[in-house]
Amino acid sequence: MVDPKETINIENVVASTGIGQELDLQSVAMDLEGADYDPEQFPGLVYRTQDPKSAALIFRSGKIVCTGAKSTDDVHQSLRIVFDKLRDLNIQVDDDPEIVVQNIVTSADLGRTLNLNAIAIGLGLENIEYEPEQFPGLVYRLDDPDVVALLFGSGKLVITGGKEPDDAKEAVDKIVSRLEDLGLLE
Amino acid sequence: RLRKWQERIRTKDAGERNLQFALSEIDRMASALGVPRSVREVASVIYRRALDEDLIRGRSIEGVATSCLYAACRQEGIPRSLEEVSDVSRVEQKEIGRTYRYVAQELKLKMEPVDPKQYVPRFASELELSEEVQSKANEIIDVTAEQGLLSGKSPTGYAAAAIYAASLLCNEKKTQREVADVAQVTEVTIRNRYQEQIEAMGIH
DNA sequence: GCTTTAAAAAGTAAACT
DNA sequence: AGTTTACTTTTTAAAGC
Repeated sequence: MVDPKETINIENVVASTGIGQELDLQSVAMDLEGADYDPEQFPGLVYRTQDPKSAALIFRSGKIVCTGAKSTDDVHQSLRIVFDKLRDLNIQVDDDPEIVVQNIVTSADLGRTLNLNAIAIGLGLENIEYEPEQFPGLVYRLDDPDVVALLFGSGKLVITGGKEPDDAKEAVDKIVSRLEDLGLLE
Repeated sequence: RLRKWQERIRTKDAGERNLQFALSEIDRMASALGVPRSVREVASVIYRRALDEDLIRGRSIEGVATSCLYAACRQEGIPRSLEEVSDVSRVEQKEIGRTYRYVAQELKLKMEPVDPKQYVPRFASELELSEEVQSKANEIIDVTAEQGLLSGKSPTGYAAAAIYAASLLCNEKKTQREVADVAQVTEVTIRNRYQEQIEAMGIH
């Protein structure tokens, strides 16, 4: 039997940072190739990196959000590219801006199909949200680690809201043991 | 002090008017949906609880009222789909759905997932199908759900497929389009659920 | 509350071929 | 009927309405 923890895959990492300098997004949009900027629609300028693939939201304040990366390393690599692109435009960028990981989205596989109806009752209707008319996944919020799990009938799940990769491992462990205690796995 | 007193009266009046409006809306929508008076009573009780718990702040009165009616139908075992409820409300389906989830969570309503069988009598009678077809549909739902086929699937589509399958098995065939129309799902959904259910039943 | 960005899960739906 | 595209849910930061 495969340990569900070994099926964990990071699908998206969201991080925030700042260059320590205010920006004129209008001119950045003019000079930066591939930049999407529509202040009427959204105050941030969107810049996409190809390798690693990610999207950076650049704001007037100089703060930046990076999303879409598949690892924390990719986040740093993507932001390094963004920082260098801004420097190419003669914009002052701090030497080593602090990068804070805000959210990690992970997927995993329990290796067995799940009876979501039984799990909803077992975990307690007040502790979960399961509305298959609106969404096929059962929403399960954990306190420690502070993450949200989406459980599917296929046995696959999504863990989101974590700040570090280990949050997903802890969450999967707790979910597996709880389902085993309830006799709802296999 | 007179000003404070008047303000209190005004607030009280406004609150009374809002409550009256909400209850009359519940009544109007319940009539349009053709649900019994008991469901309106349950919906009214849920609405008053939501009001007491201050859940209406930042939300529309009609959105909460509609959500309470949706919840009440489910609690009374005669569910109406979000689409059916939104058809008689001026609130959009997505808003009803998220308001319902919020109210159910906050009031700890412990709502159980809808059993597809609860849609069978109404859908089958709209299609003028016999008691025999209904029993067969219920059997299909029970047997296939027991095998885990129901997880994540919408109850209306599941019920619709079972009714379609049962109508074939009992020689009272209805087309996928006819069943799809009363259940408000697409033929594609019926086709997909039907195939799974028939296979799980062992193709009778 | 909304707006935008990314990503997975699985179901449903609509537009085309 | 099959394919593609797109929307549902969750999370998270950013600035502004």
